[in-house]
Amino acid sequence: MSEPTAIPPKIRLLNTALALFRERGYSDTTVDVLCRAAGVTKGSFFYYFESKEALALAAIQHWNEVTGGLFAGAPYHAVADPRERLLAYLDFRATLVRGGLPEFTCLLGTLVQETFATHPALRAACGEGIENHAQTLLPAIEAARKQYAPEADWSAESLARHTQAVLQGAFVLAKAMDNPQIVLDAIAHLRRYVELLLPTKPKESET
Amino acid sequence: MSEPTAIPPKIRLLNTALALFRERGYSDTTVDVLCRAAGVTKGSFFYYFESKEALALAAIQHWNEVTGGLFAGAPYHAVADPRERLLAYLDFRATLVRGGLPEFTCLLGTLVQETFATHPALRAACGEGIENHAQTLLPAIEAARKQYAPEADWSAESLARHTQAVLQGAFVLAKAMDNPQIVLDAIAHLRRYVELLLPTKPKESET
DNA sequence: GACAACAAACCAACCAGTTGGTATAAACAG
DNA sequence: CTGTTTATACCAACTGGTTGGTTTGTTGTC
Repeated sequence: MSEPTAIPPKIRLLNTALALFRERGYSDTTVDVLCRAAGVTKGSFFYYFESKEALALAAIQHWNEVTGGLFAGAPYHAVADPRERLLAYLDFRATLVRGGLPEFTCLLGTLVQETFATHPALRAACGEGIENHAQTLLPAIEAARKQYAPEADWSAESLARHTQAVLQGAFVLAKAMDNPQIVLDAIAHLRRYVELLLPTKPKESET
Repeated sequence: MSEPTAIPPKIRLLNTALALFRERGYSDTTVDVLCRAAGVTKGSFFYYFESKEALALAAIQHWNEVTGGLFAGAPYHAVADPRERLLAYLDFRATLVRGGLPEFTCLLGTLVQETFATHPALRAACGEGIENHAQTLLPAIEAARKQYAPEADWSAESLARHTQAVLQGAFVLAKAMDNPQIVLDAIAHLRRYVELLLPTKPKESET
């Protein structure tokens, strides 16, 4: 008889926080609005989280788990050649560019700028999340570098970070111009850069 | 006798706003704090600006003027070859990376993420500022493309935007990791990309 | 003495966080 | 099986402090 509310309030708060933080940022997402959107009262909110900052921290971790799972299960891991795998990662990132801007941009990049000076704990959590994601690319980059550009004067770590910088910057510009296409353009430029960094063969050059 | 305060309060408010917005963002910079920091009372603030948002808009324009002047007077414009001029621009950007993070990161990129959904006028002003700056690179990029890569499958506009995306993204990551070096690394990668996009000559390859 | 330039005190709305509870059900005793 | 206790999950109403913005009045200068 009693229809069980499928999703428990704590998870609902976390998911709603993800959506609101991505769209409106940290400060402008008030606890009241968040509670209303999640269908939870303020009392419950502070039952589950000791402060707004604690919720944000939990939301960031939640985000890292969700996106971690998304990327871990993505098809690009199946590509054998490390260079192709890296390129496939970028193609996968391009496929994620769908819907409105707040739906595909990165929570961490959005929050970092706002919390940099005011909420060190949040800033650190965002930094860790981005760094961890960059690290997942390291094996492919290192292998590709060894295979295709062993004498290159760039480090695998710096390229891994650079990919994330390009994506984050593309999100910033896309929001500034209110134009998602900019993200696709940036990924295309990044893809070309990776191709040029890791030449397959000094065959004949095409026209 | 009366020592004239060299800088009029309106300009002082604008400059203080620039500093505070860059460090703490829009929401967290309260009008009271801003007034105290600028040595102005709240009454004066609302005598000069009709709202906080109007002040922010004026601050963005002020920023565009100041940085516009900085770049307009920069030495890279003297470089004759367009490819070298573009590279010199990137080198100039690297020289700006000094002091603490809020001192060299971009106001526009910081504000855009925060105001995207909540203050369309500010978002638009930020977008315009970034776009205008990107446009200043167009002549060099177009000329370099014509000279060094006439058949390239990328547009000058997209590359101009891409340079800004890389810089903005580098600022995001630098703040996330609390490490300015990331900006220099990103500029180095971008520089290499430009070099590869605009090959000087298919001479012999170095080891 | 007219008017621009400031200043202090004030305000309604809103903020994160607190309070003092209730509903439900499992745990346990007799 | 019943009555009591206890723990969990939840909530409406409230609070003290802060916010952007106003009002009213005081300067300084021509």
